Amino acid sequence: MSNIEANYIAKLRNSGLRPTKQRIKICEVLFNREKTFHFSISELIKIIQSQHNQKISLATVYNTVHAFRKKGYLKEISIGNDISYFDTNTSSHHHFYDEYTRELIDIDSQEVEIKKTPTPPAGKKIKDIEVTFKISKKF
Amino acid sequence: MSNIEANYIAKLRNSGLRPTKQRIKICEVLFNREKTFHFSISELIKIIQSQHNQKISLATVYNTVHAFRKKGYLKEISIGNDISYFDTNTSSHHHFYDEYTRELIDIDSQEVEIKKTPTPPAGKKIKDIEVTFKISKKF
DNA sequence: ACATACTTTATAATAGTTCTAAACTATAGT
DNA sequence: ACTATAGTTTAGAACTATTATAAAGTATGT
Ligand SMILES: [Mn+2]
Ligand SMILES: [Mn+2]
Ligand SMILES: [Zn+2]
Ligand SMILES: [Zn+2]
Repeated sequence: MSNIEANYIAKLRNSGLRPTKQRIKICEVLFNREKTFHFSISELIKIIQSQHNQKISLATVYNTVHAFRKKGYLKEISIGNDISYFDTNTSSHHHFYDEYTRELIDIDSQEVEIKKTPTPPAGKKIKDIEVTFKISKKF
Repeated sequence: MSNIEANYIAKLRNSGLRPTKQRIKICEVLFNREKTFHFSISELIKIIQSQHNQKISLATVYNTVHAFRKKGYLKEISIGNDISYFDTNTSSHHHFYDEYTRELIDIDSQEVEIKKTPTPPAGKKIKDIEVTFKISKKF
């Protein structure tokens, strides 16, 4: 057993999730990365099947992603209105988004400064600010 | 025939869309308003049926909304990842969004100022900036 | 090893949306 | 006004993402 794997097992146990081989594999795919990972369920399944030559059932992938989201290890992203996207960066942050390629890229908080924020409607308060910079190919 | 109706007929014709009674009715529901209207297809159908006591088939409502979007009279909004929302404000603008009530409210451009914008990835340019101010009930 | 609660899985169900094809209708040409 | 035609509406089927079901499998405490 690798060090990385042992680490995921410990983290899963600490979260009250049994470290099954499916969950450990999904941890490796999702969290063993340099950069933030943005993905859809179908993309995740493709990676597991092609790169890791393992088959995890559709229901389990959904169950696991939702379990990780509930535990705060994944954030669901509201981009596009057809399929769900998830983000391994669970902090409040901004994105570049290419509508054509449907690619999301994280932006460092310090790269964006909002000078003026609007007054929220009566009885409501601002909980979070998310900026999407829509990008496209330069010609 | 009312003045308003005649106006929609002219606009539909100018857009190359035949002014059917279904399209005229949908125009009235969508565009005969003081404020920007944010809606889902099912909300739109409910309004047509309850407030106007008219039945327009589901397929026609979808067809019409998409036709209007293609002509630039509606904008599709990427909020939530389950159902599609549309916006009668087709300009680039920012929103308040209450995740709990799923309510969208437009923000005047002058109410938001972005001081610092990030450098886009190589080969890409920023096409649009959209800020979502997530709001919730104040306690 | 055993009991048990948790997990995985194939499959069915659900929900939003799009497709299909037949009936209907607006419109241009006569 | 009549007709031909292309555009439109419609009910229902098909499709796709997601969630529910329930039976088989597995991790874990004793
Ligand atoms: Mn959908
Ligand atoms: Mn969906
Ligand atoms: Zn992100
Ligand atoms: Zn708006």
